[in-house]
Amino acid sequence: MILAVHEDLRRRVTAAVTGLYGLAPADLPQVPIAMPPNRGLGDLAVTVAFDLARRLRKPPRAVGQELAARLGVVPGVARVECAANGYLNVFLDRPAFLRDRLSNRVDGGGGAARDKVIVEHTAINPNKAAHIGHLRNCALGDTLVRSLRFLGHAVEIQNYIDDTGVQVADVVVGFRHLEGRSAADVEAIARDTRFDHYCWDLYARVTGWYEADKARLAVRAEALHEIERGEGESAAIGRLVADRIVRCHLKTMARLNVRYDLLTWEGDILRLQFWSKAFERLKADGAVYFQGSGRLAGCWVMRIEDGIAHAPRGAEAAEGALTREDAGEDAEQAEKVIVRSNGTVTYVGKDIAYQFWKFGLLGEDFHYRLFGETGHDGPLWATSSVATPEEAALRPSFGRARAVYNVIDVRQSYLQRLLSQALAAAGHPDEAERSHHFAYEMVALSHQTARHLGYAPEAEEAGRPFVEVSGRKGLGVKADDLVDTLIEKALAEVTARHPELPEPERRRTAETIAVAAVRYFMVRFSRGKVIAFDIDEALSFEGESGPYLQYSVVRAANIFQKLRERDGLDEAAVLGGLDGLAIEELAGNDDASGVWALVLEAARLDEIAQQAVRSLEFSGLAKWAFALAQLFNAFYHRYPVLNEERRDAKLWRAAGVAYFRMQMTRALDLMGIEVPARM
RNA sequence: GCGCCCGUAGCUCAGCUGGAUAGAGCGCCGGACUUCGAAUCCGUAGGUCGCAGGUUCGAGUCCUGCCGGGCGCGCCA
Repeated sequence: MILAVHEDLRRRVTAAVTGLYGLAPADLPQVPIAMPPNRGLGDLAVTVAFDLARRLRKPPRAVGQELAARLGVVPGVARVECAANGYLNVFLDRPAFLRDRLSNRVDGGGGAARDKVIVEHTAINPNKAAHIGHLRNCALGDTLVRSLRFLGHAVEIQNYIDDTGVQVADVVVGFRHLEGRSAADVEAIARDTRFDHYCWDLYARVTGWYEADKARLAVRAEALHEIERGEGESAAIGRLVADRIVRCHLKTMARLNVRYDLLTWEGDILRLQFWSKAFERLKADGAVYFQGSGRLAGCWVMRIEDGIAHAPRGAEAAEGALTREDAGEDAEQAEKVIVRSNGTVTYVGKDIAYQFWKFGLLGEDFHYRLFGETGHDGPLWATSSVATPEEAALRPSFGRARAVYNVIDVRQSYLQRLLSQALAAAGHPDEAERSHHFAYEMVALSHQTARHLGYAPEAEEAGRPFVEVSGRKGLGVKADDLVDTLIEKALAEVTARHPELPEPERRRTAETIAVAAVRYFMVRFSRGKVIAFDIDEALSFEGESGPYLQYSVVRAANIFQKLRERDGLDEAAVLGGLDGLAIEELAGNDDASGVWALVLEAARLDEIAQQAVRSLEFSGLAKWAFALAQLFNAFYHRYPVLNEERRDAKLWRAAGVAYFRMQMTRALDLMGIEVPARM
């Protein structure tokens, strides 16, 4: 793809700079590579002359001209020109470029084995059905996973299961006190209903039950204690609920092409006493200390480093540090309680222990059991508190990652920063640095959709642009319901277009279209923006949508289908026929729809994926794929392939179509979207 | 009170570590199916990039201060 070209060019430009100006390696400027606004100006642009001009006290243009001359002949490059303002414009050897991409001679990217990274995503409380907010999490998380793998990383996908929290306890309360059920009853319900949907409603009823009489919250506290101790009917129902709901979630996610390698159960972290181990380490390293007096007397606390992410620069830094030092009274506030004065550990404690384990810094490990479902890349494992025969036989290896990505919404930023600080304070600054919080904003409902769901907005929400989703109130759109609705709509479309196809095939096609619609929708917005979910917008198959992207690939595939039927040409034959062909077709500068514009843009997939991972911003990947599909559709209308008389033009166009198809299929795969045979 | 995020066309949003003339989708208006399938394409209209300063060859992008909105900050989970 294109990154190899960038790297080669960057190396040569750097060598030219060194040779011309004798700069020390430390003084060498970055060599940014951009794309000129149109193909007439060039295929790639190097802007290093601007940076150098300042240091060398020369006009950018003079520097650019010297560099261009010094570069000489570059393999794969037709020529390099210096524009009047100092841009170094690079014109690629177009025929060679396309032939090389098609024959995969230069697509070794991703071959080199890199370090293992852990991505944790989804983490839905196992007490109710998944909703659209959870879809944003797993769509982003899974796209991150796929992009990391595409870039050559080994990735372990974890899904954290909070089986011991209040949310499960609430549903237990619902079953026992509202419905008078036994564990056996619950097991039967789980078998005979859509259990997660059943619990969705039950959970909302329990919330109402508490609201009617706050004293009933004591019932919850009691259930929670029973669950923690692991004894009695409540604990049995709690285990049942968590297990069955997790299995429901896995089914929902599998529909969306989302899978995992390991389910980490909070209960195991508690039972295996990961926290006490982590606590010993933190004490030994001085990361936490005992507070003997004051407001927090009797607690073990961790100092909170304020402003780690936004350290003031330059002259103001000293000032800022001073004012912080002076604020002696605030120092006490900048401490986070880790162990309460009564000796119990706070919520962050187990998260710290888990994060240490992910980096292999805990000195303890889980036991493991097979969960009985298919994982991302082999069987799906779950943590266990006790040894199992399967772990003895298969010896799974989890944890010990070099980098960790926690995909979790922005409201958890404070906690996630604490995790990173705990690592740094315990003497692991590198791990702290590689501890990434992939934060994203919430999914709310548009007013129209909220009304459609029969929800009357409360007074304080009337003026806002959106309505908050509330699992406790049962307000929201269930993931399964959304997907079901999309499938039915897509099925109607497919049936209208292909009435001759058998029903199972039409349905299968509709399913891939529905998945494309949801997943693209969840990725297309910047992660820092609240999505006001609008059902009609999400259901759209036109314009900027997943199905639009799929359709472009289907068209490309159709061209080759017809090429085979009419001319006996397949992709290998097209590639083989390119040698010695006239190259006028590639020489044009039609940015909006020409073959060359299409090929060059398609080649940028690796560059785009790398940028997305670096910034954790996958809307860029989505937008790029959409723009590429637009480019193809425009090309499709303007430049016929099958009916083109001139053999050279026909073959170059076919080659461009083949490359587009290859790259767009890969891009869609990064977003977990498949391409149907027809649509 | 402190911290983080957001503010770009009527609506919903892109704009990559500062780069060449600010772009899409939806909606509006007008065109293109006897053609590789119209889930498509082409065209028109629509902008003081929240406001004001600053940094420099160059700012939607960086800095400062305001304005407006969202979220977070407990010995809770």
